[in-house]
Amino acid sequence: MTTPAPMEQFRAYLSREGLRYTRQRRAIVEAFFGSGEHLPLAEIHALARTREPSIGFATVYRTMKLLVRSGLAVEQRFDEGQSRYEPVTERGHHDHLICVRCGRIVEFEDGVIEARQEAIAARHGFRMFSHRHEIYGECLEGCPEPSSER
Amino acid sequence: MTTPAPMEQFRAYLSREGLRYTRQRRAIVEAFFGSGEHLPLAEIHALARTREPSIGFATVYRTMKLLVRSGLAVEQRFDEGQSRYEPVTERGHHDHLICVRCGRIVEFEDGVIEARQEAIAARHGFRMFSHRHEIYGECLEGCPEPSSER
DNA sequence: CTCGTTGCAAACCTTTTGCAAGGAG
DNA sequence: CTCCTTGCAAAAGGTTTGCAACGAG
Repeated sequence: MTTPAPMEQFRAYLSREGLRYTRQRRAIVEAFFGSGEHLPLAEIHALARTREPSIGFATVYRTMKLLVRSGLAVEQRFDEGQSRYEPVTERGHHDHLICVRCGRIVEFEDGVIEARQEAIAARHGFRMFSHRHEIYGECLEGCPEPSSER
Repeated sequence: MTTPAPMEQFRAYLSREGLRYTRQRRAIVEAFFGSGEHLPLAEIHALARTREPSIGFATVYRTMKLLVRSGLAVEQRFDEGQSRYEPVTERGHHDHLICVRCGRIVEFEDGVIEARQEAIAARHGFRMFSHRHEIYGECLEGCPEPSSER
């Protein structure tokens, strides 16, 4: 259940930049787009290794940076040590609700909040570039105990 | 221009917990409450050293953790490597607007956003514990070039 | 063939921890 | 006196970088 489109975009980005489409990059990008979202780098590494066992984590870091630069992924830094990466889809921008117990991550989007942010920035003489908005709590219904996702 | 009240609260917290009020803790806490807000730990360390030159950074980390546990400070982790600490005042909760050019940090508070967050959490079956909301942009009027605060 | 890429290990940075010496109560 | 605290240095994470060997085009 791989998603073909982003792969093509990545190949296009690479050749446009004079960069190479290597076995490793293919393995990493396929693993990334073929799996769940909000993946920590370590998990992307593990997934990519099932395709190309010799991949080192430095290569994963480097490739994820390329994906971010190409606009196909965004880096997330929640309240934990590691970075997570999320594919950029046609859905566009959204923020996150995070269960501090089981680690579940739910996306949300709210036009009213977005609009007020702009107003707040303007009122303080700022031009807004981006924002991050995370709501931490616990999911009440069927919150499984702490998962490996955390 | 030191603020006396939080110092007393900290002493009370320490004795309540059977902990000790040492020269180092006094220097750190005075430096912290007597200065600007949103201080990175390295800066608190430098300030405390002007009073007690032998203070090591491990002591600053340990003391700031006590301040957070006692409810007198909150730890902030913006999009940078280090943590910053902010005194908890009677003003209560607020979020931040951050200039990515000069590092200026402005606080804001918006009841509408707060209310919508609660609604969003509830709609997704979450009980909200906390949130973080940062708006990144650039301040238009008199934005000094990159400061050491960054 | 060229020159970008990889894997490894070392370097980095911030934060944490172990421990013997120091000091508050 | 007791036991909490300190300073130092080492350990811990997570991320980045230098470099010789590798390999895509």
